[in-house]
Amino acid sequence: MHLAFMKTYVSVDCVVFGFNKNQLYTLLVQRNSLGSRGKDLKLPGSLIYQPEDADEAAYRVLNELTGIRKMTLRQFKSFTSPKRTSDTEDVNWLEFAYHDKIERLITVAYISLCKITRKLNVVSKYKTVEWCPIDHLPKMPFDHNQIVEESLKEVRNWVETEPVILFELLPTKFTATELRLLYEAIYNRKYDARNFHKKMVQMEYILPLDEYQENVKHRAARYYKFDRVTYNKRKIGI
Amino acid sequence: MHLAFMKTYVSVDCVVFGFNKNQLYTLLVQRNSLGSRGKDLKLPGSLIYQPEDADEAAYRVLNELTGIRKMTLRQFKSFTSPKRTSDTEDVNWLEFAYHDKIERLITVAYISLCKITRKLNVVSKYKTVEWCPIDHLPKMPFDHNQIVEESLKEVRNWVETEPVILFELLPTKFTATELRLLYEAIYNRKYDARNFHKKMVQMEYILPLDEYQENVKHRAARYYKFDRVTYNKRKIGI
DNA sequence: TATACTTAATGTATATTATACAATAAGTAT
DNA sequence: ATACTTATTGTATAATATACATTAAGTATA
Repeated sequence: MHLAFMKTYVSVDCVVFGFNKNQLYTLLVQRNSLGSRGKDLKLPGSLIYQPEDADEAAYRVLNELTGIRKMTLRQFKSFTSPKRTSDTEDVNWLEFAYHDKIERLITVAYISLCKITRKLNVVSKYKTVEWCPIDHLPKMPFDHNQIVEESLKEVRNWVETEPVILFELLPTKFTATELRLLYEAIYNRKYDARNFHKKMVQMEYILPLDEYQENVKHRAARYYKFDRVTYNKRKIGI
Repeated sequence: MHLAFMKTYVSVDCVVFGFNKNQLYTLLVQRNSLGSRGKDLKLPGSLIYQPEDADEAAYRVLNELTGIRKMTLRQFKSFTSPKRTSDTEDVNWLEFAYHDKIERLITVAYISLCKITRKLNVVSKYKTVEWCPIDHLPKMPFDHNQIVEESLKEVRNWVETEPVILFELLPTKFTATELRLLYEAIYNRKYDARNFHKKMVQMEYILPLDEYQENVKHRAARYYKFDRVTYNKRKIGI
């Protein structure tokens, strides 16, 4: 008799990045817990339904939260350790939430991006939905802390090949400084403003506008916008 | 009543790369099929056992085949479509192989690397194990052709961050030309031999030996070897 | 033994890209 | 008027990437 093969539930969990000032954030949901200790924040996710693949499940989760129809999503890693479900409180919550006995659960982790100013949907199955700075995440259930940690590296790879994703984090009109701070947040390093500006000019898909900041107590910065048509013709990163 | 959640079997499948002359190969196994059509080649893989995570299962599969204890492995993507198991012949084979009714199966795909000259183990559950050039793969069951296709891109990412993996594909002693042809196979482009040689010299972890080819009908090329100690001190790619 | 044949080995000039660095501009606040 | 804050911009240098052809070292054969 051979060892038992693994038959398991499969979920998706989404790390949704947002950006404000000079800081990356991620979207966390507060689960409707049993006897909750602390705030019980976790990554948004769901078990996968029978007719879905993982991409579709992740899309469903994010569409519920953000209302965005064309979300950019990237699968980045599956977390499969049997120890994921070793915390009894986590397992209790799972069975409470899904009305099913769940012994083992693996998850397919996704990354996505969202303008942090976007109005989020009220989803009945959660108490709250909130943006949390990635430098100050609470302790989360399962391996969600580890998932976020590994996801940032993946965002870097993603930016290299598809810099378009940066503009899903910025407002429609943004300043050179905002773009630079975004790079600095993602790569966790400083960029010289002059050199950065030169590279930005080379990115033809970033168009300068004849609009400037208003109501700032210093010289007003010029606004730029991302031009998807030019971008699709020729992709260039920094 | 909500939709049924997915409870499923989970497998791992491994794309093992090998290199010879100027061509990348991948290791395929011939399944002990029922009434086999054609050769029934597929990627080596296995269902995941209960106490394992996916890394451990992939390691087990490859260790069985190659006998290598410290395999370098990289998880690269999970394939989760419900359509994976839409071919009845594939499903029949699964149930024949695993003595279990399998309706849905997702797989976590891995990449690994192996010297193509290595003597492979005879694994009883397969008829044959063979290296197949990645440009001329047979039609394989499930989505294995798609998995191989996507894996080559991942190898490129891997080389960028960890060039050490290249030397798992080459013999212990290799010539400059062999290394160049390996780069050319992976990136599917030509490299100028002079410029390539310059970059190779900058890689301090590649040591020139005082040994040269023998029994070749032209000028004998110098051999080089990879030095892990130097590599671990300072990683540099091409 | 001369000649052809094959692949190995190598340097220089140029273009591109990355980096280091500081002064002036445009506005607000006092 | 002066101080304060952030925006904007150029030049010089270093590092890296690219383009390109000749000589070296051996084998094969006429």
